Amino acid sequence: MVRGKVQMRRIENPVHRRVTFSKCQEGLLKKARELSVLCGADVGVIIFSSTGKVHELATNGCVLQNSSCYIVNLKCDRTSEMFSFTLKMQEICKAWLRGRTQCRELPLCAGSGDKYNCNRELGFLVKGRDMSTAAWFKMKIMQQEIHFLKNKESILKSANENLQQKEGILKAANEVLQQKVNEQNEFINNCLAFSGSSYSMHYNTNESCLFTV
Amino acid sequence: MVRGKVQMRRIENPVHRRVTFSKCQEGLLKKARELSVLCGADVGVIIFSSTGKVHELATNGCVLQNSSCYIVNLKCDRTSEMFSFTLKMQEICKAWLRGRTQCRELPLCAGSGDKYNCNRELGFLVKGRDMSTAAWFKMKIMQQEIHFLKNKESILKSANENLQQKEGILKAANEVLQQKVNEQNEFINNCLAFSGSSYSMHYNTNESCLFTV
DNA sequence: AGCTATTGATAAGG
DNA sequence: TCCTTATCAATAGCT
Repeated sequence: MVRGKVQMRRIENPVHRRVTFSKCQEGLLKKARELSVLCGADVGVIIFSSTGKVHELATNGCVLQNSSCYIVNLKCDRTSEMFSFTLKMQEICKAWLRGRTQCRELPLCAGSGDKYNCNRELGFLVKGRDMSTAAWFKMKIMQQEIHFLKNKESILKSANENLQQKEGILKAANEVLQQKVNEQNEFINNCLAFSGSSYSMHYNTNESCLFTV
Repeated sequence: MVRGKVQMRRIENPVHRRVTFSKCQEGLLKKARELSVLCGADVGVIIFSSTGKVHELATNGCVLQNSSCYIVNLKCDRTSEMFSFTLKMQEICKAWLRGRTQCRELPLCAGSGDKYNCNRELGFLVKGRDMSTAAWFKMKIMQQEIHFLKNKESILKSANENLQQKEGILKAANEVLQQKVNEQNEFINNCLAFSGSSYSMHYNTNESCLFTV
């Protein structure tokens, strides 16, 4: 940003880019440390260089391994099923939080909505002093959801099996009935032939009731 | 950092501190964006202010969704279902890694086992140079699994509906057939009564074939 | 929130 | 990779 104002776009020259990367990275981390010290904030920075290297700064241990966290709005706006699930999760998580960290409610930060859609989708919202906690939390919820879905799956499977069994029974019943109808038709035909078709009642023997599904 | 070189230590005046926080935060995020754009790096910044608010910047989605990582042993020791799922995930993840970062195997870190039990439980293992990546990765896998299970659920549900429909049709068919059997029985009885029971063929009209399930 | 004097950061070159 | 320096960027203190 000196000696000829730099354009805010990707530097194409690889050497130049690498140099700039080093400098800017240092600068960024310095700023982060500055902010942290001056204002008593915890700052975490993760940099993934275009060569695949990872650089990390956390002013309070490792960004992802700090422990205290703030949590908000373990609320639910889904179906009753999801609701009971979420309630259970609430208990679990709150208990966990009680044992390990401060827990207080915070208002939602405006603007950060989109970022947390994934959380909201599960009906809760987690804010962490550190991402590890938030990540842990999210994982716990996801594990619960997986467990929940697996349960659902087995219930549906057994329901399915039940229904298939029913289907078999009904089909068999149908065949038996159809056979009986055929027998009766035959009998009636014989009977009518025997009595010399003097009977006024007409009976259509070709009618079938065996539905195929 | 101007008009009287600032001391690199916590600003005690809360008002002053808050103002400085805002300014420095902005600066930090700007630098992060700059680094990202100029050098093609993914940068994530998380700032937890002393008042508990969380501010986050990620140049590529959310910090937990940034990309480069080191990955090992995407192996599976579960059921065939889980196996195919995992294989698919492997493909996805490897493709993803190929496109964006170096990928190499690392030996297991001793001691960090407990934290990653959940990974092992899913039949794979991820080790990152940074925890965020491992967490991100795990989440991705879990998200995939949830997606997969939800798909399964909807398939099973529609299968169920199908079966229930079938059941309804078969039941209706059964009733129609049963009715027909009854009608025919009545007809046969009348016929037999009319012809003076001279007929040697016996027909049991009480037999029923309507199964209830 | 806006302004500006002043220090900080860094691109280019060595 | 490290140093220098000219230049631009960031921001402390003030309003």
